Amino acid sequence: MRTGSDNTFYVTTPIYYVNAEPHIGHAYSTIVADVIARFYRLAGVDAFFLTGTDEHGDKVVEAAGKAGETVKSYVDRIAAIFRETWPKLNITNDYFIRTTDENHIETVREILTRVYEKGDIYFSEYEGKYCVGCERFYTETELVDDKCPIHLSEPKVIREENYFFRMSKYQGWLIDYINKNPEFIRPERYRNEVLAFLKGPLEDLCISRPKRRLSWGIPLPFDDNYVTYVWFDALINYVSALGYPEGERFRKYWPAAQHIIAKDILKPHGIFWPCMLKAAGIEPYQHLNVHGYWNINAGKMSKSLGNIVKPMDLSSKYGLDAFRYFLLRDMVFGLDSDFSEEALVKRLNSDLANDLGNLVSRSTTMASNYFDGLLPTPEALEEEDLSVRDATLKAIDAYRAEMEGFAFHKALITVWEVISTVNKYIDTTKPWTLAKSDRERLGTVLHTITEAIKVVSVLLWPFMPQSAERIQDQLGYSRVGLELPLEDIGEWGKTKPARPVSKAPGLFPRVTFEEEPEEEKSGLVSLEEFQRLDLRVGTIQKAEEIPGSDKLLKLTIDLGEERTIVAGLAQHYSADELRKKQVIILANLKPVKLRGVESQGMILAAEDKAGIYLLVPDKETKPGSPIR
RNA sequence: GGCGGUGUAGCUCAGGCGGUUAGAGCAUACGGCUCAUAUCCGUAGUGUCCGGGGUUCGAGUCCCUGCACCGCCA
Repeated sequence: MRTGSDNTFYVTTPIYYVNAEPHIGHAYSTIVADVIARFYRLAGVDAFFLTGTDEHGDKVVEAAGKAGETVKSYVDRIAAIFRETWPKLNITNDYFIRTTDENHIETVREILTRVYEKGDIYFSEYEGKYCVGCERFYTETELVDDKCPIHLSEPKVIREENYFFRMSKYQGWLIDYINKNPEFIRPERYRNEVLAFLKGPLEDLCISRPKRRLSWGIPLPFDDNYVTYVWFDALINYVSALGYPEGERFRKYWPAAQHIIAKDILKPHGIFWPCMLKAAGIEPYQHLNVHGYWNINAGKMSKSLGNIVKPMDLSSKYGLDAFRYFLLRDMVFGLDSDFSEEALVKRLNSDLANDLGNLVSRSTTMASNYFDGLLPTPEALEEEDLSVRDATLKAIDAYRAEMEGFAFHKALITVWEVISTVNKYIDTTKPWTLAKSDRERLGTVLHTITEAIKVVSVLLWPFMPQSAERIQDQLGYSRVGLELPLEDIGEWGKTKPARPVSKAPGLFPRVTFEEEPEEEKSGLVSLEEFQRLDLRVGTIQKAEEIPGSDKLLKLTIDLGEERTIVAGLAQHYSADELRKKQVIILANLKPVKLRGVESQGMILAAEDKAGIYLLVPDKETKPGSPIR
């Protein structure tokens, strides 16, 4: 078990940016962190679990402006929403950090000073193309036609002076470090991605913004005209929360640090952060654990009612533990998964209600009916009892290994193998028959069953703490949850219940998933559904080929407003043919980026074997006119 | 365009270093039990292991190539 020398463990979630409220992605990262923290605590390790909010930067200033609030009151409000969300998901973080906290600000300035004094931060002027609309610089390759791909306007060439972190200096060290520590970034695919990126030259990192452009940030300790920009502020939360440099917590927990992130912030965590730590003279973290995205498959939700189910709401609809279980069971850590209410209900019914819930129910009922809940300690175990015992104890080790490797779905599979073994055992031993013939044997069998369920409840506690504790309570244990640790279940029958086993209402009632409305199944579309499509006439202003693509054309279209649409027309129409042509546009299609260009709609065309043909208005029509 | 990944039963996925009739769960069908949340247990399947070549006595597993999807980079 990879822990600090003091038998410690430290896990972090990303700090969440406060320009939006919590969603499924935040919930997943945080629940994963909670599960792993609970697991280590259950294993007797001193675990520290950190989460928090990232509150500086121009996006926050902008969001506050839109909300008509001062920046300070805005960040306070959103941070509070995050802080109040986690207890509802039974999250047991030990600390909640905000980048606007005084101690964080001090630590950032402390580290900046160190790195600056070491000579790894320098001042430099650079010239770049700056889009006023985006408030950012663009590199040549990002520009399309020398224009900002979002605003379609020519960026201004401006000169700016800023501070840079000499990250390039640490490239060789980092490559070497990752190669020597193959589990530094895991799963492997993300390690490979980082290494691939590091094959090219690593550029220095711009770490400041002039105050006149951004005032909502931490002032640089060595130049009051500048504030720290993004990563040199945000990443440092992981050590400032521990009281770096002097803090006892830092000394104790940092050697066992593990980060949990989603794949979108791989580069800052896999590259910037280790280099920053190295420059500041801090040991690298132990593991960076990278997970994928939940794809919300709207197609599986009830569209016709227009009420797309929000994943967070499912927690209250089906129960928190079912929600936590589903998230950890259905996602292979590291890969993307599809989220659907239907899949959740399936898991709830088959795994939780049928397998686990029913097992607890039938077992506690029998213990209660045949022995008033007081099971005798068995004299001798027979072959079939021993095999249940051995399989159960063996599962503990497999479970531990999978948990340490962040393979949560596999850890849960091993638990369900035990559940299945016990269900089979009940069917072969037939306690209801033994009840009429052999009370002693009956006692042994029921003891074996409840003992195995106890182990299951302990293994499930990190995932479903409430349900696990209810099971332990039903089995008659006065010590539940953390008081019934992993250590206590390694020896069969070691911990004994303090009270009789009791019957209780079903842990996980079965639920029925409402069928899709009939009209949806019939394939027919309601008028309301059709009217959701924003179809309009547009005039093609410009058609340009997209380098590197033989199918796509970039079209600039007058729809009353100007739109960019990327269409796969190049093999059917030349750019010249398209110019000035009027076409029918689906204007509220979700934008997608194709070949680096954002396409903000779709052009309608008919298709047969010979080719495709644009739909055009019969007569000249004013651009932007709706289709009815 | 470069690099990497993925493609296995209707669905979701397992399948270190190549080795007998390719697996699990869900879903389906049939049978059994009745302690239990109409639950549980058993049986039955179906797969051109993306296509095409090659190495080998033998390849889902290695090599080459094509296709599809995804990611990173440019």
